[in-house]
Amino acid sequence: MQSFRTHTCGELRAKDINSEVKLGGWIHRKRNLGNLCFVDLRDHYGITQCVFDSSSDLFAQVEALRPESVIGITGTVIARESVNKNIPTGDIEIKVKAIEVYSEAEVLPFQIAVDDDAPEDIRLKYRFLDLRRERIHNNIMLRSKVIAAMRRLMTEQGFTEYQTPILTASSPEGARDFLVPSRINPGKFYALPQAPQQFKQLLMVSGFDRYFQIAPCFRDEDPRADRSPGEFYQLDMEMSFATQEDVFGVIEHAMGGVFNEFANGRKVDQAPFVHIPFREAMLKYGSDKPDLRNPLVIQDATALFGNSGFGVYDGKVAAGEKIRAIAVPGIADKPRSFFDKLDAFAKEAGMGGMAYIAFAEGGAKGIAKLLSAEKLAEIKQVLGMADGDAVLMMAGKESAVSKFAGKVRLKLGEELGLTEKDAFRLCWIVDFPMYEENEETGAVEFSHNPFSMPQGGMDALLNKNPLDILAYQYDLVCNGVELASGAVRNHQPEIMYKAFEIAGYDHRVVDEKFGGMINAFKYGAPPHAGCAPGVDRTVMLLLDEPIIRDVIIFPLNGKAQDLLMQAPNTVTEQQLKELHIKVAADDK
RNA sequence: GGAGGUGUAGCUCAGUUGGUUAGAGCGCCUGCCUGUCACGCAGGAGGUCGCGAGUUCGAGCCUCGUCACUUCCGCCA
Repeated sequence: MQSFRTHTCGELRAKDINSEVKLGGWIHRKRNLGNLCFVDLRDHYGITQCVFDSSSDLFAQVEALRPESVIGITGTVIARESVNKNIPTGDIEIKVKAIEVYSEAEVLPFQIAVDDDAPEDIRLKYRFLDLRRERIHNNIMLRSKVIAAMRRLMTEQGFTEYQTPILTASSPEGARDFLVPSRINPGKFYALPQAPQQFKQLLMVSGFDRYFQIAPCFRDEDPRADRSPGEFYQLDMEMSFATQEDVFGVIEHAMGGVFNEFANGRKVDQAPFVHIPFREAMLKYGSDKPDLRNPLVIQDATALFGNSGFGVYDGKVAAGEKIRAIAVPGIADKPRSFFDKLDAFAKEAGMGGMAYIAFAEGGAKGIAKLLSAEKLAEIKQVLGMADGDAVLMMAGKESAVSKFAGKVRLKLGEELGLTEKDAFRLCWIVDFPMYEENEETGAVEFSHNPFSMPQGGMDALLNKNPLDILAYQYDLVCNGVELASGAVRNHQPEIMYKAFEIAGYDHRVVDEKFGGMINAFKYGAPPHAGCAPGVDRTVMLLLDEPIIRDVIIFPLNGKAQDLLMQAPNTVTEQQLKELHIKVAADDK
């Protein structure tokens, strides 16, 4: 059988003029001029213009074909009478001699050649059409290239890729599991891994030294724009005999490498990335994932109030609340309405309000009239302000006012156009607290990963206030997005038992729930540490895509349904019987 | 589980203070057109205004309920 094509639709150039060629592709667009018809033939590689003349008996045939029909054409490459500089093949066209129709398309539910925004449920139902559209097609291609780069950048650092199980055990901590019923073991369930956490640590205990995997992870939680329901992928890695700094070096090479490779002219922070302790991040940025493209910084202004003359804040400080201030250069002349809107924004968010002092030309505005000249001068000096600047202030309980100030910082950066464009600003957030206090019950709980090594080891667990103990736990953050989370692991059973004891789990419970891993640590476990950058989020950042579903080939919708394959779905009675499962009558 | 936003033609959207037969662009169908490249021109088909009640002489528009989609909060060791 003759082959389907001699070239792709993105390949032919002026040098190919006079060649006899055969192409296959989709009818992207058709321009019928009556006695002359142009067809843009599209495949994965590009678009080539094909021309049909009414003197040919092919004319009627091509006239009748709808867009997105798949055809093969044979013809001669000729120079165009009018060149199209917008496409790589724009110097040439194909004078068609023969046409073969492989597959006729019905009228489409949405257009492929036009970037119109069809509703997502229709796009997902017809995902195979959606994926033909240029933007989504390119997104998926970039995703593939990013994954290839991750593999290369890890392999060249001596890491080896291993596959860990998909059918595994439910883990008691963390997100809700996806469960899979066991046929052979009635009444028992596998869980899909939320991450290969325990397996990668076991690989270290098994002596493999440097592990990575483009790992599928499954969590049964509600979705967000940047959080796909069900499943996502991580560049999961772990290394033995490694410190926190060793992990940073590896990830900076891999992730820094990915950003440099695909930045496409945008600025990228070069390694080593800035380290910001968690508490400092919460104070200065009001978030543990600061967007460093935004130059504004939050300051603690609590010490400036107490007996300032501004009764509201003096009272709040006396009651133990904190004052946060954001000094913004050059906005003192903004109209009253600008500040009033911010005040309303604060009230809407459940804060008392937002006070401001604008050091304008005609004198200070805002709450300035309640403060002495000395106090105003002190505020200006302490917060590092100049004439023409204004400071926005808010008060509240520490955690609430910190987070709110973080929101205000982002809002101001955006609205005032201060946030840098076309840049990737990367940092490590370090020194996460090991424990936190449950605000309702007052109980001490793990604040992040219970398997992290406490800084100071056993000594810290025995002698420090649990809430003051820091962990070797870190996040990689880019442009306000949490890209990766990792830790130096706790590989010593005694420290593990003690760490869990502080969080209220006794010896027996730990053995019951994490027995597999704890047991392994009793037979010679190397110190080890790791990290897991998210693949989907990295691709989102590189593409500047706000919706995670647009970087996933076949994503689930917001209700965790696959509208194309119709999953989840009911199964036969026979299947249920084999699995020893009964479905409640209400749910059928 | 909670809060907000949206819902009008296959798609994107407009629709005035509640007032005649609900419009536009794209797509689809028909006709004309030999250098287009978002081809152009002319004509046509296509509507349970998400659904259900209510107010009114009269509802796409107002009220209530409900459903769907979506964003956020909760949740995400």
